[in-house]
Amino acid sequence: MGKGRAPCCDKTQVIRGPWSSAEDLKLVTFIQKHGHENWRALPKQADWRIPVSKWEMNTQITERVTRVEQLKTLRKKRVEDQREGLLRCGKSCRLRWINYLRPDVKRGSFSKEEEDTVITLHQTLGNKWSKIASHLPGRTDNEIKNVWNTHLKKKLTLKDEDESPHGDESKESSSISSSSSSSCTIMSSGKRNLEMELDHQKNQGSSTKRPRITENVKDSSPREVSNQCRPTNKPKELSSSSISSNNSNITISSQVDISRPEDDHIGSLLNFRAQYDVHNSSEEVSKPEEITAEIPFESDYDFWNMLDSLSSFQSNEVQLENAEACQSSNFGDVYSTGEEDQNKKWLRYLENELGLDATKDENQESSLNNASETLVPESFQYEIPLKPAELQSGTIGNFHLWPSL
DNA sequence: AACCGCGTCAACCGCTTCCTG
DNA sequence: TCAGGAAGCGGTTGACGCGGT
Repeated sequence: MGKGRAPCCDKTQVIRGPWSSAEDLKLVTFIQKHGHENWRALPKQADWRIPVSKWEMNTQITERVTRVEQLKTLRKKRVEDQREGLLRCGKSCRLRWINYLRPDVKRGSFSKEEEDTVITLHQTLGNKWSKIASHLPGRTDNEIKNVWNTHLKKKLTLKDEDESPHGDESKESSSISSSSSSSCTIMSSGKRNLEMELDHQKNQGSSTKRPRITENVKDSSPREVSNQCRPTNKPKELSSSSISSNNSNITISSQVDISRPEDDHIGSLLNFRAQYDVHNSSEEVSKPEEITAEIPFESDYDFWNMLDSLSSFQSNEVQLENAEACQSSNFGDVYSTGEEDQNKKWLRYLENELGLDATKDENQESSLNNASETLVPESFQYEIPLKPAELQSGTIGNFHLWPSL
């Protein structure tokens, strides 16, 4: 051998372990906008897309400077950020996205129906978790694998012991893959047919690609998946968000755990995304549509010109209200009023964690003798929700939203 | 209160499969 | 056709939380 495969990344140069909210945000924001055509290249590209924050602005305001100088500094910092990127292995990004951040990932416990499906499919397919997952919308192979190893395996073992109290029989069914109530021989005879049937079902779609987890979903016929999750052992506040998946035309109700900030901030992001998906249900995940205004890196005369004509923009208050209303309207479809409050709480949490805390900045601002008020166009301090038409063109008026990559 | 054992699950590792030039 | 690279997949690990002692 000697010539082993090159490592996918320099492990000393990447962060490992649990993902932070900020990293999640970077990843989701990037994938929402640009998809994930190249996982390896993604981390390096993912950093600069975080919306310009009030905090970021204010930390640079140590004295009253001209707004141009300020923005020049900011732009310089952005370029530095771009170099830094998301310090994660591409593989890790992919995994995080597929198993956790994807909009159609269903959170929460498996329903009885889902468990039965897993058991049935496992009898047929064995440990082909991705294949099993392709028949359970919203469930990932990793999740199914975990559930199998932690719950279903034991469940079936106990069931076997109950149904076959005699030693000989229990020995026969000791193999989990053949341990369900139906016999192994029946399964082996019917296995190929069922497998072929399952493959056939998958191949009904137009895609000719091999059945990978994302494509499987894509290939599936449109269907509604209801929230059938049983209450979890540890009661969590769950909210269901009806998301038309970008991966498919499937309307999937994904569950987002409000009590967990990581879940919730993603939920809010994805709700943002879902807003436009309603109108663009055929969009691929690799071409997401929701877009936020950003500060361009390059010398963009349109941008600088626009700075001078900011008066045509809405006031920052109105802007913020609109942004919140935009989110609220998304949440409003699925959240109760109380849950909206929680979302706001979460947004505060997220802002705080990411250093975007507006409240904190308000104080800072006053302490800075209102310097930023005149210096920083607050229209840039929040993501600016755009109309689909603007998204299509990538411009607002003469302002080009996207710097060329 | 401290410790321990166990369950859960996100993330990692390394192999396999597929794609592309 | 083949080799190299990238994505996908399945097994495994380890951190964390919880309940029992």
